[in-house]
Amino acid sequence: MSTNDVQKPRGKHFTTILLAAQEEFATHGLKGARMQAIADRAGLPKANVHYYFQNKVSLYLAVLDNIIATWDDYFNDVNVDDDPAIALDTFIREKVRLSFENPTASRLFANEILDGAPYLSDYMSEVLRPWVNNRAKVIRQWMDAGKMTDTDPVLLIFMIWATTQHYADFQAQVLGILNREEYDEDLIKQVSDFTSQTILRGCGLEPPD
Amino acid sequence: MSTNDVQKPRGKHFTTILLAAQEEFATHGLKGARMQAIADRAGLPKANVHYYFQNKVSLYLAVLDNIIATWDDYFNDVNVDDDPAIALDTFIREKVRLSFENPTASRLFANEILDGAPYLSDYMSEVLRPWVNNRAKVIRQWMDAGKMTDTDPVLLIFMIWATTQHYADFQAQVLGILNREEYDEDLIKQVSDFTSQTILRGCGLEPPD
DNA sequence: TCAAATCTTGACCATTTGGACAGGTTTTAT
DNA sequence: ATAAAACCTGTCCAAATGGTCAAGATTTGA
Repeated sequence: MSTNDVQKPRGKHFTTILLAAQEEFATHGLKGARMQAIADRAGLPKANVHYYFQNKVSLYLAVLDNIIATWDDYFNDVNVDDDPAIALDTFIREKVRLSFENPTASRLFANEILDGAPYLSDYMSEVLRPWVNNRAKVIRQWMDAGKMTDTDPVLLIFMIWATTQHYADFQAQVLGILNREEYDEDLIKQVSDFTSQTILRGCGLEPPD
Repeated sequence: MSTNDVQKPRGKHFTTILLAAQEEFATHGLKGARMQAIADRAGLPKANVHYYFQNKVSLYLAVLDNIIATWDDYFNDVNVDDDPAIALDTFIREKVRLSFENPTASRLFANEILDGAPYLSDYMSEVLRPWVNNRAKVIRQWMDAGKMTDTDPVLLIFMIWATTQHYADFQAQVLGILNREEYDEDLIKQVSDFTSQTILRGCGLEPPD
């Protein structure tokens, strides 16, 4: 995270460019992205992009910041007193929906991490790691209370991330194998049900509903 | 006589270059990869790389081919008469091990798919889709025989892929969150056990051992 | 109203990058 | 041994790419 420096007043095209850049970076990564391609997506001359963002890296950082700022997990507010089955079910369904409806954000992160996460190391150690450890503690308490099977809570979080984000990051593969053109509500429901039920059962929980 | 023959005899550095290219492409994707960087990784002058591979795309295709040729799943040979618990357990553990020990291949695919899989559409419809449908049929038979919970076999395969490949593709994130420098045997065992047990239980199977 | 501030853009530049190629060296087959 | 085939590489080049800039257009505020 850690944005750069001087904030320019957000002009009319600021958001347009951010979104265009997000798509381009999500598809091709930092090095593979082309400023011209971003400008094209935004429908603006390249020089205009450079008016708002000095260079490629600062635009990339702005996109990362923007995504992180938008990130808001339901699972943040969960604590020991909640019912683990309902909490995890809700968490998983929220993640699945996010993957299907806003895959670019997930893909951008995937690209950055494949690259070794050079621009996210601060974010990971200062935000993500504490978040995971904190949430793992709650899950641990559920386990200690005998409410669910005793396993590794961190690996459980990884599993939920991996399984749900798969539908964003690997959309091309999923659609290819299912022989479909695009995602639909029906598939979201199927995936949500399957993922929630399988993981909950795997944790010794009775899926709600 | 410039060489545009399709097949070249494999010289001394052929494999070296392939592996170097695999790493570079796995990290940065097709567009982000640099021929010079590949040459550097291989410890050869760039012109030598171009002796073996006419251009970037053909090198990329060679790398993809090479990986696909190496791909050999245990799960290929499984059929209805096998014990689903043992079969899935073995499959998952094999996938986890592959992710930890040969993450580059997985990352290369991840990059390609994030890109929309432009060079893998044939592979997906001609190889991967049939494979999945075929394997799904076996799982379906297990379910029909009452040996495991009745769910969607294709989504189950997706879940196994996602969960296991996560440790290859998102290595930087996993290590960052676990606050470690590198993977070790211990973690492989932990992840294998957790993943196998949780998924098997999620399918209504009793984990072996 | 009108000047300052903000925004837009075509033209341009320096560097990077993919790739060509000629000429050299080593290996192979006879 | 010798010629052909295979291999290696320094050097060069055209295109692509990130980025600059100055001049013009538009908006804003007093």
